[in-house]
Formats: sequence, C-alpha cells, structure tokens
Amino acid sequence: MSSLSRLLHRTFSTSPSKTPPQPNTMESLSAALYKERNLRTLVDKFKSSSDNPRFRTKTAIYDSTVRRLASAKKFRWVKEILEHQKQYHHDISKEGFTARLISLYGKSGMFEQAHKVFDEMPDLKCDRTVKSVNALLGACVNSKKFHKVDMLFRELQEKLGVKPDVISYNTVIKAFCAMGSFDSALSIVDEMEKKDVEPDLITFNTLLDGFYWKGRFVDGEKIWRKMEKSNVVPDIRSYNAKLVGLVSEKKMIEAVELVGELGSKGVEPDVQSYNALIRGYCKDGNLEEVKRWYGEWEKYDCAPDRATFATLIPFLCEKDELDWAFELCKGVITRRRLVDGAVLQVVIDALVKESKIEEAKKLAEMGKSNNYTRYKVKVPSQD
DNA sequence: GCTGACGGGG
Repeated sequence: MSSLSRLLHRTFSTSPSKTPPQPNTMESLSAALYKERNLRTLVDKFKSSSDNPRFRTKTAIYDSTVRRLASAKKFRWVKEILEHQKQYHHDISKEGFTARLISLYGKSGMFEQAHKVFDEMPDLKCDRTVKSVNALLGACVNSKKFHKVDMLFRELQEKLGVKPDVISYNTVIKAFCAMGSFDSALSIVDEMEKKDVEPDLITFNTLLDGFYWKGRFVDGEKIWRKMEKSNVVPDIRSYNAKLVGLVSEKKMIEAVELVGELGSKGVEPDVQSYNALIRGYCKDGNLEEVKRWYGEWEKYDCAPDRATFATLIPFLCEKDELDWAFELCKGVITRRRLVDGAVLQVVIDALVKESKIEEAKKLAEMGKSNNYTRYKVKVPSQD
C-alpha cells in the first residue's frame, strides 16, 4: 500500500470508527456531538485531499463520503465539498468529472444542485453530451423526482439535440417503474425499438424488478420471454427478480427449483437469492424450511447479511424460538452492520415477555457496549 | 477504475 492509499484508507474508510468510551449520562447527546465533529473533520480532510489530482480520481471515496454526509442529513457539507471541486479547472472542464458531481448530488437527493451544475457546464467550459444528460436524468431518479424524469428527458433532447442512448432510456424506464406506470415503461421499450436502440440486460432487469416486486407476476413472465427472444442472457439479478415474483405468488417449490437450476445455467445464487427464499418461508410461517435454508448458507459460501437477520430474527421471536434468536444476536452484535437496534429490541422485548430477564439484560448490555445508540436498546421495566 | 444506467428486504 502506498502512503497515499494508507492515508486515504485511514481517513475515508467506511468501517465504523471506534468511538471513545462515553459517560452514561448524556450518552446519546455526546455520541451525536462526537459524530458531528467526526463528519466536520471528514469534510475538511476531503477538501484538502482534493488538491491531489490522484485523489480526485478516487470515485469510491467521493461516493462513500457523500453518502455518509447525506445520510447524516449534512446537505450543506455535501454542497461544500462538491462546490469545492469546481476550482480544479483541468478536471471540471472534462465532462466525466462534472457528470460525476451531478450524479453525486443526485445520490444525496439534491436534484436542484445537480441541475445547477448541469446548467453551469457551458461556463465551466465543459461539453454537454449524452453522458452528462444521463447523469442529470440519473440524479432526477435518485432524488426520487420520478414524475419529472420523462419531461426532463424530452426537454433535454429538444434543447441540446442530444441523441439518447440505451442508458438514457433505461433511466427513464426506471422512473416509470418506480412510479408504477408500467405501461409507460413498456412504451419506452417500443420507442427504443423504433429508434434502433437495442434493449440490453439492464433494460430487462429494470423492468423485471419493477414488475415482479409489485406483484405483477404475469407481466413479469411476459418480459422474461421478451428478454429470451431478444437473446439477452439473464444474470443473477434477473433470476433474483423472478424469485421475488415466485415467492410473492407463494410458488415456493418453483422458487427452490429455480435456485437449484442456477448452477447449470452458469449463474451462482447469491445472498439476495437466499434472502428471497427465507423471506418466502417466513411469510409462510414455515419454521422447518427456514431452519433448513438457513443452514445452507455455509454450503454455498454465501454469508447472511443485514436483511437476512432483519427477516429471520423477528420471525424466530414470533415462533418462540427465543434461544436461537438470542444466540444469533449474540453472535452478530459486535458486527453492527449485521443487526440493527430495532431488531435487537424485538428480541429483548420477546425475552422480557417470556420472563427471560437475564438474557434480555445481557443483550441490552452488549448492545450498549457496542454503541447501539441510534435506537434505544434497553430492557423495559416489568410491572 | 478514462469517471453517466439494474440491488429492492423487516
């Protein structure tokens, strides 16, 4: 590791940083202040690091920093670090760099700012092609201004004379799917065909996701057949969308069969495939199958994630499998990403209800020492 | 990484 990468890793690593021990009183306030100071330091470090041209190519760091600031609702600081980038004239005049800023504003939900950067591009001596148009469309989607996307798409074509490519169309399709306007989404596919833009794997995956997730199984199947006819080879994301469809139709046998067949299609099931099955069996209240599938993780070298536990642990509490729930929590509590405070609280409440006070206290205590501060993790008083 | 588009869940 070079010293630059070491410094970057230390400063911008997303793994939770160790918080110093805190006094019991004013605990959450002090944690909040600590976090705030941390983020402010991050902003300053980011700005000074930006002077290094090599730093400015680190897209992952830009991404994770902006994400952290936005999720803490520090939008002014997002603006501060992104506006700061405009002084690097060499970079800002390159469309890719500016498109990245637009997209980062979008991921922070700051569509107005994204649009402003786009409007400033001529002043920044930066060309606007389909690339930055797509960045702006993507920013509109990521800021959840779905209803604006189609209009923006038409306007940009007209004003700039930019010819949309497959990415532009996919972004508009995504917006229509998010709004539940499936007919409009399909009409965009027709439009693509008329303009000789071939729908690709992402086009189909976006549609499959939209339909299967919204319980439109029959339409999902239609799209699947269209995908096959277009000689687009489905990947794991396509299959996972289909799994969600099968599960919501309560076709668990077919879902399991499909997972079994994946290998022969040259596709490996992933954590999302397993979560779909576990969710299905939890919804069915089928403890036996949930148990069986949980055991399959190791076999497929596919570790359970946050979503697995968010489904599994409350289900176990419902089914009075408290010992198992307790052990699972104990096992993952030191890895905060894997179980959040709300889930932990469900287990604590269930334990208290069954008068397993010692275990409840143990979990609350472990939660506290592992800095579960965002949700209150505590044993309710028994009266 | 020559920088823009699928990944949802309780």
